Amino acid sequence: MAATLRDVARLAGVSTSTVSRALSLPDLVNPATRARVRTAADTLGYEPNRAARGLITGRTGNIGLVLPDLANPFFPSVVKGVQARARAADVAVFVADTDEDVAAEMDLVRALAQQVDGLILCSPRADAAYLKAIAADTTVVLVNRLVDDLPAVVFDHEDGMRQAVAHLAALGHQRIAWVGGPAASWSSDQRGQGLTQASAAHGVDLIDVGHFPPHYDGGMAAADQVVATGATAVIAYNDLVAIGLLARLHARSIPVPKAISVVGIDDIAMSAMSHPALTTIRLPKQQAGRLAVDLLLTLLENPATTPAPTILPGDLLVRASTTEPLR
Amino acid sequence: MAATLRDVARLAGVSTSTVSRALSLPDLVNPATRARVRTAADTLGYEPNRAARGLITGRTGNIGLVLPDLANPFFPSVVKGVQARARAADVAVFVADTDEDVAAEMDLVRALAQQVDGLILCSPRADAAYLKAIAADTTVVLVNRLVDDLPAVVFDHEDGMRQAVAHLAALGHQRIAWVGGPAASWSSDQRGQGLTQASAAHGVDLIDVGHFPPHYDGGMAAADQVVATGATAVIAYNDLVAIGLLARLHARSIPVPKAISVVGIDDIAMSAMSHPALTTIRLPKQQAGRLAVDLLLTLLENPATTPAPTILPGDLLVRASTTEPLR
DNA sequence: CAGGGTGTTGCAATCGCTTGCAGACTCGGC
DNA sequence: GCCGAGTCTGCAAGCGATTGCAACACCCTG
Repeated sequence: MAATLRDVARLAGVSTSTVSRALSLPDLVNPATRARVRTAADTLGYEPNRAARGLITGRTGNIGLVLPDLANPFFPSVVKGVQARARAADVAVFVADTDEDVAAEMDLVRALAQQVDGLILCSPRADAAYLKAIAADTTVVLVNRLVDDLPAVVFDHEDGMRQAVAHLAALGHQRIAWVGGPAASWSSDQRGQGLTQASAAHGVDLIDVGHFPPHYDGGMAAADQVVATGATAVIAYNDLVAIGLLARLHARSIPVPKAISVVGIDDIAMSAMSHPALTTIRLPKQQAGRLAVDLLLTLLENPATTPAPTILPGDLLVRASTTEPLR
Repeated sequence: MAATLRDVARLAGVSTSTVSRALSLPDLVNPATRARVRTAADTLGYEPNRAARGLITGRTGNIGLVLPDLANPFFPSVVKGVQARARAADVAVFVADTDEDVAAEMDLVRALAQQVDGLILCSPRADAAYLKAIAADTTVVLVNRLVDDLPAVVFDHEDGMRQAVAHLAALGHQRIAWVGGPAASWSSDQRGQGLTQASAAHGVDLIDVGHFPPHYDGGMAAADQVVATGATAVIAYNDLVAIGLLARLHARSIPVPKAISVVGIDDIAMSAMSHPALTTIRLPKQQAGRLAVDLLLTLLENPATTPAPTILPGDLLVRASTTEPLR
């Protein structure tokens, strides 16, 4: 159906090699022939078959992006960043959603690995050993996860948590609850650790409420336990969880921020629209996506290098869900 | 790096042909050899290179999914449906986001077309002629768009609008505003037409406020014009727009639903969390994604057929954003 | 006019895989 | 013991591209 190199060659009256060169190494061919080939190519609507090229050059011009859950608005943002950059570089993107399932993730990664030039793994749940194994025979860039010195783009969670605690402490909060994400989540870990340090530094109590699914429902589920801790403020694993908290607190007629202040993380679009609007740590998600592609592409150019992880700062966005504690 | 058929063959002590057959046409090879090949294959972690297979069989096992904007939660839902089904059928999915840009869409479609077996175009903005041209030499399934008799999965907008109008009319509304989506949007068109019919049938006035971007901002922008029409109820192109309306109305201290009832379309997760919770038409988004894959796969099996479009009904979800008009 | 560039083109091998065809081997029946 | 019919396996061609190498024409120089 689609035109092949041969068709173009035939039409232009040259060999396939010449067509190939005319299209990708133009200076190697005579201007006149080149023109003839070009017209032939686009009367036929010829587009090179990347798969075939990939077989020889080892570069298909395709990359893979694996992430836990597209329903979480955090990830589409990253995807958009990835897409934008990928498109500019003329590479196509496979996207795979693992549904927060480690086994699915490992499958998908393996399956994808052999048909792309490189892989971007966003918030992967698999363990470090597995990721290193994958990275051993595929070019991999991690996003929102650090494993030894695999190339990565991460957010500065520690600093973000410092900002959040500083904000709450300044308001006068002494007892802060922390609603963690999935147990397997690296970022949940990081955030927890950051919080521990920051609250020690500010002399406030931190109560770890445990691990919850990283969604609205997780927040709903955590809310009552948060209330039971007697904390006057709560920091949630992400905005979705925070919004779930908000909903459940509202349902129980516990006023936010009056009775309890709520802080989210991510700054998804939704959190500006919640009631009350959510105070959160804004993470540059699209930028992370873009940088991940850049990093991957550079790595593909010169594979030997081991670039240091890119660390992206977040910043505190104070909205309406935090205020002074009741006293 | 990755193991090839040859590596497996060497390890198992057979020819590549045998390996190929052992893996894809198991009954053609002796059980003993087959077993030997199998172990060899997975000690090597062998995964066939789909690109190479695709060159020969003409089937790469990859499909493409093109959509306008991942930041709109409607689309990730569809993507999840597509992914789920695709994964079950062992096909990988290229996802491309066009950013609501027709030119980008056409580029992406062309570029993708030659490296996949088929294409799913979700809410494409390109004109009918272009889509038909594409469909002429690639297997294409449309989602949320109807063009002649190209294979498609669509929602029953007319019926949805009927439900919305019936609901509002029953509440006593006589003057309903309609905030349309992008001018190029087929579904906006459909919804508008459905509304015209339904409001005629119910004897209510319909005021078309015009076309707006299909986001939160579009709703913000439309709100004042809606108010100016004097309508007591408004139906928005989608939930995002409806939530934008809600926000702007709130900012202007116009109480919803007291002063004006608001109805959205889609039922994205966010709309259950808005204040007030949004009355909307729920559309089976994931199901649409799944069915689109099924359709595409069937079409790939037997290309000659021209299946009738699948029409998916939506249903009215009454929440807190609609009530009787003030009188 | 011979010799050495330079510029342009084609031949043929190659990538990883599938598949038609034919060869080798086994087995049962006469 | 021989033949035909299966089974099972390997050879080799081919998919659509890229690319090293060689062939050729041409021009310039000495």
